[in-house]
Amino acid sequence: MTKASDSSETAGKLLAAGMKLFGERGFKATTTRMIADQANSNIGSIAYYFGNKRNLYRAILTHISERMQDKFRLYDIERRDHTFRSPEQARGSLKEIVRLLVRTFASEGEVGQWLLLVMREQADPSDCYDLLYEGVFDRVYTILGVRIAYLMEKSVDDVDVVIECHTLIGQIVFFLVGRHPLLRRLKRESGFDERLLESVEQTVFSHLEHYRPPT
Amino acid sequence: MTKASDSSETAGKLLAAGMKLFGERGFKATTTRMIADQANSNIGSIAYYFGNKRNLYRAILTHISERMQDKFRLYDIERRDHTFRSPEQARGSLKEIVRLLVRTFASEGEVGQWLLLVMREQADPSDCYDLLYEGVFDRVYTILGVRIAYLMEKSVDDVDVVIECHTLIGQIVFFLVGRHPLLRRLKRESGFDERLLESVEQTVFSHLEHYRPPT
DNA sequence: GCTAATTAATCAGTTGATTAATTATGTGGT
DNA sequence: ACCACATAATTAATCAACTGATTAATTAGC
Repeated sequence: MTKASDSSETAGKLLAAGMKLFGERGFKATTTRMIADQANSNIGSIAYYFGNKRNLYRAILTHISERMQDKFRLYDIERRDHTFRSPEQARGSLKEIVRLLVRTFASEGEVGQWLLLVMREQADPSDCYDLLYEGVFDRVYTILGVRIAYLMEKSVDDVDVVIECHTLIGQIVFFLVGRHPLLRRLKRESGFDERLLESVEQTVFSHLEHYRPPT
Repeated sequence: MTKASDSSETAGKLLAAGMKLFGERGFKATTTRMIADQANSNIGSIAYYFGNKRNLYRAILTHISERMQDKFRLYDIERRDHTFRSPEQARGSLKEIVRLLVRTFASEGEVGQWLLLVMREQADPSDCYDLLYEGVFDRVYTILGVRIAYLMEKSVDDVDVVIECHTLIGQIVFFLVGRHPLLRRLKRESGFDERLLESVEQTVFSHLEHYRPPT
């Protein structure tokens, strides 16, 4: 029972292994044996802790959803005052958030791996999609939306505002999804270094300047 | 022998079936049986015409690469004069191209299906990736690049220009990859209607206005 | 000795690939 | 015009390998 430390460690290793492998290869292409091997565990453990492969996947997506909420500080940001004093302030807040998103999406390694999994869910949703939509996507749309809406002097639900949000998210997300052609075009073998990251940031920032009231 | 009409019809049906299924479900999750069924053909026919599943996949990506080049009129556009007379002209040319890209990516049905396949290759490339990179990606980057470079008064190879290209492509691509959260946010069950499509177009257009010489 | 945890062996079902048998098609000789 | 005949195309049956899942046996902790 106090082996709970050990046991949950095995469950945790399975979770981590699945996160990595599902992210790299998708659900179908990842076998339970791979996950067990990666976690230095046994196939049977998956059934023991999670019931079956799908349940493990669900547990992983739940976990990812929570880690994204944490990583993007959704709760923090949502708690803040939504009444902005000036366009400069709203734009500054937007920049801060965008900066965090860009850095996260352009970063390689673990985060990039499971963000790819999230992108897969977005491209063709499984029954776990709502976990991500309600836990992350919708909230990010709203957080960006209230700021963009203020700058454009429109409602958060205005179609144009939603489309601007989507366009902004697309810009950022594509630094993960489309990183291969970008790095190849830039003739970089290694990933994003700090200098490149700053250029990316500045470019995305420059697009924020276009949010203005209708003339 | 003159059954070539019939035979190539079977090969064509396998190609079309694979395009649809691989696009919807990815390589691994699509079985040869599904493809044969979808094509109203037999498993053996895949080996007969293409050797094996991977070769069929390769053939499909080759086909898609060609259809994309055609759909995006890459050859037409590349033949045009690359020396622009005025920012207005360059921006106009850019708008025309962007319009075509937006319409294609936002469209549902067949095109959307195999574009998803292309996105999958971009996210984690297989040995067929070069087919797409050299046949399409790189050329699109260049086509957009020369125009953006002119507007920014920088070189096509300038890092900032490449990043602007990437950002622009990301905006457009995300109307395919991220269409689910967008449509859900907009509370639309059906896909993109003409009104929405025009809003999308206008939003992306507005971002083109930001390409300006450094101050 | 009781329960939690881990393991290796085994299950039935599915996978891509291959085979041999069958059917269709067009060719050339008379 | 007719009939072998070779080739092209299709089919169902079969293969070994692998899949997720389950089992019974084993080990470890209290």
